[in-house]
Amino acid sequence: MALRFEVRKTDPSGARLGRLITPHGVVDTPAFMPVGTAATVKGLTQQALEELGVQILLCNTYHLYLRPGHERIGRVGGLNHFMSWPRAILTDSGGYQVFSLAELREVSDAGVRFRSHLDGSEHLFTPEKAIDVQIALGADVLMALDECIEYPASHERARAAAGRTFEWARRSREHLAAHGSAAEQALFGIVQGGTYRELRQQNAEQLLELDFPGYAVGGLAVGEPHTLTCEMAAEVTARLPADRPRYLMGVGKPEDLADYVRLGIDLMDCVLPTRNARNGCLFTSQGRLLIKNARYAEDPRPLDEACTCLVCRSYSRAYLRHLFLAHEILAAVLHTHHNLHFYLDIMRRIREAIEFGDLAGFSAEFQARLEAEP
RNA sequence: UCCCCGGUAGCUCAACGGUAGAGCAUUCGGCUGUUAACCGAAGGGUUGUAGGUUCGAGUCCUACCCGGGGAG
Repeated sequence: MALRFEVRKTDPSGARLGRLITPHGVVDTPAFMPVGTAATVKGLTQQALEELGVQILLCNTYHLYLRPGHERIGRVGGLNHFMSWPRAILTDSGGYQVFSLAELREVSDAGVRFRSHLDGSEHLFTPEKAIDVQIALGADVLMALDECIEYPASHERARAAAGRTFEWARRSREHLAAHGSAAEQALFGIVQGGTYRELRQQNAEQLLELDFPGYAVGGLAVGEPHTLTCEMAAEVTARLPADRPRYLMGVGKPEDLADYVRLGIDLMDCVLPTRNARNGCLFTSQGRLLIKNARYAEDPRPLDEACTCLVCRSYSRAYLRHLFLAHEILAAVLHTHHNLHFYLDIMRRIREAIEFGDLAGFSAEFQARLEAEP
């Protein structure tokens, strides 16, 4: 088995403390996976990611297929070697691009026909193709191609997308098994169903029959209220086997991470810490800090006085604001470093809280600090 | 001293004689499996000055002021 998952402790809330054991090392869960779409977490070196304690990265099948090409990556030794990242990698299937590249694609039962956002060329992504690409990339965890829909979406549309996603999951699993890569690479199935409880339930139960080594909850955090995200995720996790990792795709805000963990989620990923960093939005224990605000022009304090990261130990808000307004590359580098440190620190403290049986205490303290006066 | 070109938002510049705009800058906001070092909103003008022509002038005419270039 490519992947082993051990639940070390389950909190009364439903939160799980665990270990995901991959061919490229152990991932302590619940874990946050930084997003490195094009085989890079924009602004950071792989060495910096290791130093930050990142144990698993998310990369994107569709983007790497287009550029530099999965076959090329395969020829030069696979994604880990190519990007010099020794730890675990999960590759997203391109399912999210079904949602985000809406004007550039056409979905059918066969698969998704994309027009490349780079050069306009046409490409057919089938579930099988997505697996082939991910086999070439060589990630530890593969995601089945799915259809992620917008919010709000009609029941009929959500039902159709969930059904298609299930059928694609079945084909993905078969294709991977036929290839024989299942020994090294673990495929996760994805539950869809929009914001409809019974669709989520049905889709989850259906997917269980395919017996995946891990399950993902997709199609959430696309604009619906947080409570609805939680409701849907809960609907799914309640039906998933306890001994398999659960991945809530594309979340979330710092203040929401513990909520998802309480629903029994083990893995999460989100572009917020990295993208917002580049756009000058810094996450701190006192809430969001928009570094371009004039009030920081001569502020000698670090971004977050409670933060121990390299950036907060060395640089003032005044300096970071200058770098950002001057469009200096270092602003993106330092901001990304800080935001990822912040996310990883939250996850570390959540794991400790589960271990010591005080997840509720952690959340209360966290919320109180976010609501405090900066 | 004369000739030519120019003077419009903080900056660089648009605007057939018909409601003065853009980019950047400034201020503020947004970003959830990255088409994103991105996107959006707001504030900001006696169009160098003073006259004139016209129903109506940033635009045409006159004088002056300022800047650049040329001639002597």
